[in-house]
Amino acid sequence: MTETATASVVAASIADSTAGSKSEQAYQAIKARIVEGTYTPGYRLVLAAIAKDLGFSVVPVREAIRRLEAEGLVKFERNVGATVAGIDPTEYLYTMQTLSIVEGAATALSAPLVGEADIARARAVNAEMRDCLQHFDPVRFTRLNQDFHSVLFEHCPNPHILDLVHRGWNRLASLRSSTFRFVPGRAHQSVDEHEALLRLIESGADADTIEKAARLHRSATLDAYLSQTNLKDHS
Amino acid sequence: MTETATASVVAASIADSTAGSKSEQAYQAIKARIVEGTYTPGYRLVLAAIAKDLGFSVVPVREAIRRLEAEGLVKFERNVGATVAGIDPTEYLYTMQTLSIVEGAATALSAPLVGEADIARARAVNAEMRDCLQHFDPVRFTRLNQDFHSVLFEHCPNPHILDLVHRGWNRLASLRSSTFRFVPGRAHQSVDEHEALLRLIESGADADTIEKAARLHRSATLDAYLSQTNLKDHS
DNA sequence: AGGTACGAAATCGTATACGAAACATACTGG
DNA sequence: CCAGTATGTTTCGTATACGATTTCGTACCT
Repeated sequence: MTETATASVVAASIADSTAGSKSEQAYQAIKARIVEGTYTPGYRLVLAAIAKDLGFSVVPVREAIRRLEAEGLVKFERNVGATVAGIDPTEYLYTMQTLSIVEGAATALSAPLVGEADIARARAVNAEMRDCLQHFDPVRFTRLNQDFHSVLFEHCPNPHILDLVHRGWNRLASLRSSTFRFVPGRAHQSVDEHEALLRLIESGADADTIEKAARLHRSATLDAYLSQTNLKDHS
Repeated sequence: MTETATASVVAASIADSTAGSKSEQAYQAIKARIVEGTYTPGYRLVLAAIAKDLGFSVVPVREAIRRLEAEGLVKFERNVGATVAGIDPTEYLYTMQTLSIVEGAATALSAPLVGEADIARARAVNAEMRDCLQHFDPVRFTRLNQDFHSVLFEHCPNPHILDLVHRGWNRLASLRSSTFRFVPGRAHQSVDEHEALLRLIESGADADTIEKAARLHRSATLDAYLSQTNLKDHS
């Protein structure tokens, strides 16, 4: 297979992996670049350009983009092209609200299956987050935040819901930095709520209580963001 | 544009509409056939065959199938092909559970925006459903059921959530007939719950109450199905 | 000078073509 | 008679090619 010499290094390194079809490879590559921030929101995704860069033809790239569109990571307009889905404040609001609901549900469903080891791991992550509050690094903090919540919802027995949660997180990841960059004050409170959430799960609280707590935890972040940006247009 | 003469009548009639790209047309056509039941679960979707039948090449068909895959209507296996996603009892369970959550949320968010006219319309539909209980027709009943709930959640201001609800309904539509075919006893109770739900919304009940009611309404159907089919494997 | 119409370039959409993988079948060797 | 391998057919995966559509720049008219 004579890979085009112009294929970028990063693309090649991804393509080399055992990933099957080129569609899949393209999907992974583009997604990575969006999440990582190489392709910033609003960036115009030109099929031919990406294809040349990745070293294969446009057909797999098209499919990859369609998949990303379905996930909401890119916006697609017929006969015009695809752009990286920006995080329109409104979109952000919608995504956070949706995530609050599905993540809340996933966490509640997951709770009975969360063992002591998981709790311990989550607590360790939360401790790191607390440390992180000193010399505050929003990006790192957000990363830890995802780790923390992952522990809590990954045991969710319903794969559909779990998938929805992952999609939500992915969309938020497009926000290169993090919510906490905009509302640093929220970070401190967030850590405390994490501990409270852990206690709830440990004590075997009923599903409804856990769900509400998890949902509120996220809504609070959203509200903090909203009051910060003076968005009157509240759904 | 020389359309192949062998294109099936139904495909042509759909294609004639103002629908834009062939991708889109293919998507609509295939989806229609799945929902309508022409392609039953497990049916093997051969790209070339569908392409020939619809009158255009395989490329748009591929894209359409990928989209349907993202929506969960078809299952896809690399180098093997696509099949209509059956409704594995387990899958059914997952879908219903997910729908109970997102539809509950959508209904609650929608409630404040539901006007008297909407309520009246919903009530009319529910009356039809009650009639329908006499000479019971599961398919018709399910149709009305969707109409009823549509009125209640279509005003949901969050398009993401609304989209999730639609996807859920679509998946359930793959069930050619209806849940109520399996648990006809549930139909009667369902109508009563609908009226209760309407009263709640009319009285301006708080979001949480409405959400719980809507969610429970669906969970109850799921539970009825489960106890019917003796599925011990309860998530 | 401003706006509109025309045309060229860029980019997308789809068809056709060929190579690769998976599955079914028949054949050969034990 | 059975097992394992070889071969053929089906179907998918991707590349290339060309037509269609949009967009942008430029020239012309008012």
